[in-house]
Amino acid sequence: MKIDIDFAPHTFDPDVIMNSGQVFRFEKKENEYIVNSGNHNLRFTYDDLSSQLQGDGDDEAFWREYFDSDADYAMYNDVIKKNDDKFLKSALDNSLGMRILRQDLWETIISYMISQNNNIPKIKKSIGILIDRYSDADEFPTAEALSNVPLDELKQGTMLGYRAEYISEISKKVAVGEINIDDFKCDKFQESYDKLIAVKGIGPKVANCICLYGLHHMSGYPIDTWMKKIIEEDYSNYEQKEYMNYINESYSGFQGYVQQLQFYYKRNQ
DNA sequence: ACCCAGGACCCTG
DNA sequence: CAGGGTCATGGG
Repeated sequence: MKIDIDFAPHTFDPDVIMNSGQVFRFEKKENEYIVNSGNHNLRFTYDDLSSQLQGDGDDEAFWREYFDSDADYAMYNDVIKKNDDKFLKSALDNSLGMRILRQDLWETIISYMISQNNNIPKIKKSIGILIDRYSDADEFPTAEALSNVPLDELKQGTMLGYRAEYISEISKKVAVGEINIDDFKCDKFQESYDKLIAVKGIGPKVANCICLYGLHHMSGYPIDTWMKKIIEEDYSNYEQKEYMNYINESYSGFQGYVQQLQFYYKRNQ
């Protein structure tokens, strides 16, 4: 079906979002963007002048939500511009149009379990292989499908390494109902975080990513090797704990957006 | 050959 | 609770 979404001016840039490291199934082919999330699909073009997305997809409600189209990112930007943070302001200038996507929860869980101690191109390859092998078309493999794969097969040719065991384990638990991923959908970040981190293979960083990209807890603030580098090099006047206090006090309710701007900017410098 | 990548686990002190 | 070794894998 035909899907049109309007954005406020300068609050949506698919190239920025696609390359921001928050999503692994968002690509560009000949001026057209192709996005998949869970079992949903969309292909679209975007006109910067009219700020309008025009596409063809399966579920308009899902995709409006996916792009967080109701949120007011201009308001977040105003707060950032008023603060005296040179690095963050530069980050904003260089990543205008960033948004935090609301991605399929199961896919987000598995994707970020794969992401640990890994790099983005290889994460994408592993995910692509799982889809090719264990699902139809461009749908993300279900827990049931993954739970039926023998562990040695799951390790073979997927580049998953030791992470295959984590994926196999959570898939089996979800398939038999021992884990219901809807239970991760809590009102507060901390409640979701505590439940996620109890799962084997999900630590602090991955839990933050799942909270942010899969549950849209905007106070999530994932700290990976790049963010550590930023804190060391660009906020050297802070200890890490003081730095986190600064972030939480200054950008309460949209820390995850701030982190995404910083991460994208640092990686593209 | 080392070092790194959107780290987590497990054991020690 | 903090620190360090270990865990697969491909690319630089």
